[in-house]
Amino acid sequence: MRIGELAERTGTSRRLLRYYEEQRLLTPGRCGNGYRAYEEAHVGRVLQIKGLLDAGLPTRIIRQILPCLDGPPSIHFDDLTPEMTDVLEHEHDQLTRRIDCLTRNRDAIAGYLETVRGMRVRRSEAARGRG
Amino acid sequence: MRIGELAERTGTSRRLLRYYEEQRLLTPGRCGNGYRAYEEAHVGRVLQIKGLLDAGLPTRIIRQILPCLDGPPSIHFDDLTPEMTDVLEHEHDQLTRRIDCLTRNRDAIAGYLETVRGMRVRRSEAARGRG
DNA sequence: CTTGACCTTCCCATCAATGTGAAGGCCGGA
DNA sequence: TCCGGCCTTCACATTGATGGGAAGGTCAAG
Repeated sequence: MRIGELAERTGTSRRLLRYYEEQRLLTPGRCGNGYRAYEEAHVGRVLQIKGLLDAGLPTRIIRQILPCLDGPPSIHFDDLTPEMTDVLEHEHDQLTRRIDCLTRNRDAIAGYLETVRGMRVRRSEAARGRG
Repeated sequence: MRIGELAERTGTSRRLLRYYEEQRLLTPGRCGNGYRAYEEAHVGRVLQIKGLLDAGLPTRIIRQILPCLDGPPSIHFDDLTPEMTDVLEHEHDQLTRRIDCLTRNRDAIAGYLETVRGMRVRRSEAARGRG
């Protein structure tokens, strides 16, 4: 698949797909004429990258954690240094912290909305009572 | 408390505290001499802002959701338009999506690390068996 | 053979978050 | 009184994720 189709199927601009490649998040092959050649699997990969970027992770972190998500670790086991597992553990904890922060704030918003709805109901009940 | 102390206690640069104020995320008072005067409560507020920024929310969104996290909504009920609740619901869903994405990836990392540790153990067992 | 829709690289622009430094005011201690 | 450390505003620089255009190559259809 060429860049245009991947862009369409992932809702990403071609520009960004090239940027992700420059950041080594994506490594498409090349056709004889120089066009980038993407695999089916790249669709999911791009969506994953987008999700992580949207969640606030910088590309350099995404680059570090992406290889682990590819398949069974045995594939990547050989070049897995102790420093790498340290990085992964650190990122795991960071993610947990981020998740907690987002969850706290989401729940606060939920609680707020709920209270507001409660007030609405009571208000309209009061209005009915008066009317 | 002046800006230096708040910066120190929150691990934020003075520059950023002024930036947050410019973005209307923080509204310190002023001393007679023009110095910013922060309250104790601003410490938590800054940490919350930092957490949300770090989680990828832009200041304009944080500005919208911060008032809801301040206390009982009744205080802010009067200026709560329907558009505002729409924004909040939208942000709530966005946060949920973000949380799900981060959770999936964190769990994938956890699984990866676990598998790697399992392989380590089996390797060393094999080495003992041979030795 | 031309046209149009792709693709390539290169480069410049933008926006948000942040760093940094200049020029100057306040203030407490030697 | 002067100095050092804090504060002010203003302004320019940088970084990361994007958008956009220019100049040119590829290729299928008319």
